[in-house]
Amino acid sequence: MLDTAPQTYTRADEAFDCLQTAIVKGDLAPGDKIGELDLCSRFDLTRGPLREALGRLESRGLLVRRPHAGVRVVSLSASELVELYRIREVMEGLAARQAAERMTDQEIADLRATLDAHETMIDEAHGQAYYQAEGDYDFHHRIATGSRNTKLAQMLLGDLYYMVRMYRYRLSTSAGRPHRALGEHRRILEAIAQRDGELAEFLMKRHINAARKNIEKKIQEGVLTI
Amino acid sequence: MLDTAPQTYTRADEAFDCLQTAIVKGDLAPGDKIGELDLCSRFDLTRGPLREALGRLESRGLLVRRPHAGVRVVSLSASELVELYRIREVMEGLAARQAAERMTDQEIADLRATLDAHETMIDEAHGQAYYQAEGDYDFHHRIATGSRNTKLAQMLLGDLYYMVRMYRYRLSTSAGRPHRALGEHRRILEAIAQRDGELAEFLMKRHINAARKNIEKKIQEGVLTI
DNA sequence: CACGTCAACATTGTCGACAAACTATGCTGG
DNA sequence: CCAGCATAGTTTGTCGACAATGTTGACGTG
Repeated sequence: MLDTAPQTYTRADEAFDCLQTAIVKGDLAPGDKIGELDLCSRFDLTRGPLREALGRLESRGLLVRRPHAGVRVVSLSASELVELYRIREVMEGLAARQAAERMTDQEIADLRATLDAHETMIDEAHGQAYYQAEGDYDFHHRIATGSRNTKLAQMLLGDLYYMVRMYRYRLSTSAGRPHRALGEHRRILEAIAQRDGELAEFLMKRHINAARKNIEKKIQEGVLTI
Repeated sequence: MLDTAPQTYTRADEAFDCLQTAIVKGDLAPGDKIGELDLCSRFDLTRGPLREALGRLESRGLLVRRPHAGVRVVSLSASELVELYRIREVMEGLAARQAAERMTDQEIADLRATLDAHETMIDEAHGQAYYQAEGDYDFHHRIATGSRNTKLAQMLLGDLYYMVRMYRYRLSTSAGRPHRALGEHRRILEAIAQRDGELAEFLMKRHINAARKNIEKKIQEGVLTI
């Protein structure tokens, strides 16, 4: 009965997942014109389920489609990428506030354990990219679900995060950022643990604001070519 | 080349629009189990395009689908409806702020004209429901597009507004609310005209907050049965 | 030599039929 | 009389073929 446990996995779902991960991982680069037949042979699918999956992806904004002219992977401009972070700022701020009000003590404990794991991970990898790619995502993922706001979690997990991850793979992590980000995560967690929703919202907004500025800087430096 | 001018209208698009309006208008009530064959005969479509449209609607959260078991119109609980307004609050606050920074003078003039039209409309209809259903939507619509934030506008116009409108049709408008809402709209407009993004955001958030409280009151009164 | 036009091609959109899965009804047994 | 199971029926998921449209290349003309 839970939406996280789909008993039967349909072909269209399979196609959807395959394409989504392929786009996020960069196997299908932004701007690529992808033919339906190519995709069918690549993922061993038929065109029916594939087209259904394409429709879903298009609706989520990961693909753009022009009738009779094929489908392309969405290509965000630099400004559009920045705008994405502005949306994240307000939405995740809300998520943090509601999470502070609604997360169970158990969930908070788990989140703390997760951050501990991230810390050792960063130390071992000497601040390598892994944290930015997965650990950060994990933290924000838990906050979103912890908000107990179904639609909010759906929009964050289903739409925004995929788009962000899609470009994050190409962002070379700056040297000290993982450590600093972890510190910010810890402070957000403590605000949540103290059930201080207002503070949690403030800290989360500032956290994402910092990430946005980091990206803007890289764009100006020309490190990030879009 | 503009996305607002689709040269060719495909059958799937047609199906998508039909279903969306049918859901929003209430022809397909929340919780209804709808069979694919019924829909095909009702809208004179074939199952291929229909399924594609269903996939899109599902991805947007207007439908829920269980494999091999059919598709139902989403049925929001009272709390979920309220949560929707919390999301609107932060997202439209952002939209108002960015609109204040980016709308052209012409767009602002048009918006002002729109509000004038709404005023005469309300006076003529003695504060009838029409304003709540269409006029309010129009105002928020213009703010969203005026933000020049593609993804933000897409999420508001493509996702949230449809869900809100779907339940708004069942909300009997309270007597004095249209007039008060119009006043709030005017103040938001003036903040935008003065390019005061911060104020515009604050006023918009308060405006939607008021709408949320209005709904919460009605739910408590038992007027709104969900 | 450049531009516009036309035609063949490839790709997408659409359709109808087959196979798999869930639901419901009726039956049997306790 | 109620519970559980089996079977029939309906609905959904999937597939392959046909039709419509955009694209690309070549050709002729100004």
